[in-house]
Amino acid sequence: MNKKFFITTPIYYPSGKFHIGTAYTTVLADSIKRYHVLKGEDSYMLTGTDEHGQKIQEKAQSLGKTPKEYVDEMAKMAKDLWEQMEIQHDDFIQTTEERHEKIVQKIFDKFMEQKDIYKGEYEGWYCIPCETYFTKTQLVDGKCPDCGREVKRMKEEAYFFNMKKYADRLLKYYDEHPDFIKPEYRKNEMINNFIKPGLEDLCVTRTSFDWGIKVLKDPKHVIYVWLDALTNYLTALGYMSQDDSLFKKYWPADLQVVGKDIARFHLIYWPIFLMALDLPLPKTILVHNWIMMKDGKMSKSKGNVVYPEDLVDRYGLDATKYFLLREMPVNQDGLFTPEAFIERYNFDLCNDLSNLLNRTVAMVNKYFEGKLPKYNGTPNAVDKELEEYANTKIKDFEEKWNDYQISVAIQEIWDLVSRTNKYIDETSPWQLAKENKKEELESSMYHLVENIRKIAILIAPFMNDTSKNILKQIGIEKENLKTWDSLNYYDKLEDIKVTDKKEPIFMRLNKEEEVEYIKSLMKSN
RNA sequence: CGCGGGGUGGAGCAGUUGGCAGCUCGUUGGGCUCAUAACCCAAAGGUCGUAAGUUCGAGUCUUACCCCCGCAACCA
Repeated sequence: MNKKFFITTPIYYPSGKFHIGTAYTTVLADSIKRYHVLKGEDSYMLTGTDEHGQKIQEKAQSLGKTPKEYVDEMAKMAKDLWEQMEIQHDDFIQTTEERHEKIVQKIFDKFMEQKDIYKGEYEGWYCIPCETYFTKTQLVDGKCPDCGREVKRMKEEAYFFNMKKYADRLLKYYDEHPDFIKPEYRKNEMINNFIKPGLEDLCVTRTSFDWGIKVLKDPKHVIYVWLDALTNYLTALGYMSQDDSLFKKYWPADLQVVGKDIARFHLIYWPIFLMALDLPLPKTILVHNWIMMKDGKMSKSKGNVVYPEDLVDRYGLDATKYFLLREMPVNQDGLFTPEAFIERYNFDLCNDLSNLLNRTVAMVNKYFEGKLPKYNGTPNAVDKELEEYANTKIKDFEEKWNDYQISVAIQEIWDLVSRTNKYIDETSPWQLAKENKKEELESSMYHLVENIRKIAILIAPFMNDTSKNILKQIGIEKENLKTWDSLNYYDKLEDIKVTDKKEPIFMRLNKEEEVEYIKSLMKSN
């Protein structure tokens, strides 16, 4: 029986085109999933769209569409984008689907019966033209942050979830499960800012708009965002439905990836909902930070928005994914600059990786007519050291990756790339050829190809096409030489014929031109 | 005194339990010719935010202060 791995992304709010940050979250989750697939685990990935709420209703109206028409179009847009980015999600849930709505109503009723939800009054600062409540801290100079007009203190009937009841249990859970929240400082943020001062009950219904799931026994209320959105992780697996086999198989989630903007909802309300349902909590919730631009947050008004498909179209999928995962530290904000993007492309992908492959293939062709010699031990002084280095780096990679320090893990791979480039200079194969040192020359070629094979396997979770391309070029055809387990040995390559065609996997870009290009994209967005 | 994170060579960052300050890019010089003006080596460049303290010894611990950035409850 294989180990299972269930991973989720947030369901995204489709109020507009997805920007690079949304793509980052999804690529991160997808790469982690692919890693577990590669390790032979029974992996399942869920993503989707969060389609209710007032803003969607308004947006649809402004476009002359029904909300459902609008969200279906947006869901299609999302699916197309994920297809273009080769995201291997196993399910895509829309919160307007029946399978979701029906169960949310059931859950709501269950909470009512348990007295976790009670009827009360929601009070806040209301902007009448915007039809929106704001909290005191959201107000700008005591006025509406959206339109700048006066707000009024208003009340409406609403249902609340009794969060206080679970606060102690939540704290205890945090304490006993150190892996529950990553990075750890997010946990402290939650404790200090929300739990310790006293959790407020969460308002879970609204009457001021109706684009939402109706409360069955009180239909003028619609279920408000978070109770609706968060439960997607359960309803998508068939929880409380006639067929809950997926739920039984995959719940609890092994990893839930979320952005820092929705940390609070996933780190406090979500576990409490699960406790109220008497369900196990996810093993880890990974809160990643944001991709920032030089002038701060990405926003249309600043003209600094980057869309993922633009980068994919021009630079390819693998380069885009590589940049996102390599450059964004997960536990800190990352910086996107056109310069950094092009430099990573040129240095890491062209100069280091692609060039290593090229020079190796060229030498195997030149000295052995493309046929890779068999493993003959470690006749060069550095051979053994190189083998040990590779083994260490593979171990380091796994350690960091398993701890979701993705960018650090990727750097471990590039350390190996650099070490392998250096190995060429250390053994100077052209010298060995001149001096007719056949044994050493054979070993040098073998070690190079073997390291490249390992590198190709290591990058497979996030650079699948490149990985395949490299393996093809170095003549690795047998499936058992492409597996994760095959990273464990060093001496098994036999009857290998490398390509005789020169096919660089990445070509150097003209930095000035491409920086200009990306900048022009940002301005036009 | 709200809570938290951070201030390290020109830029961006690592620095686990205190023990000669590292990495990538940039700069300068050199090497090599298998490869994409690539690759490899070396050098220059930091009183590790400020001040005081603990210690044989502190970027790493303590205290105070300065600066930057997150979070601060129903907006996804």
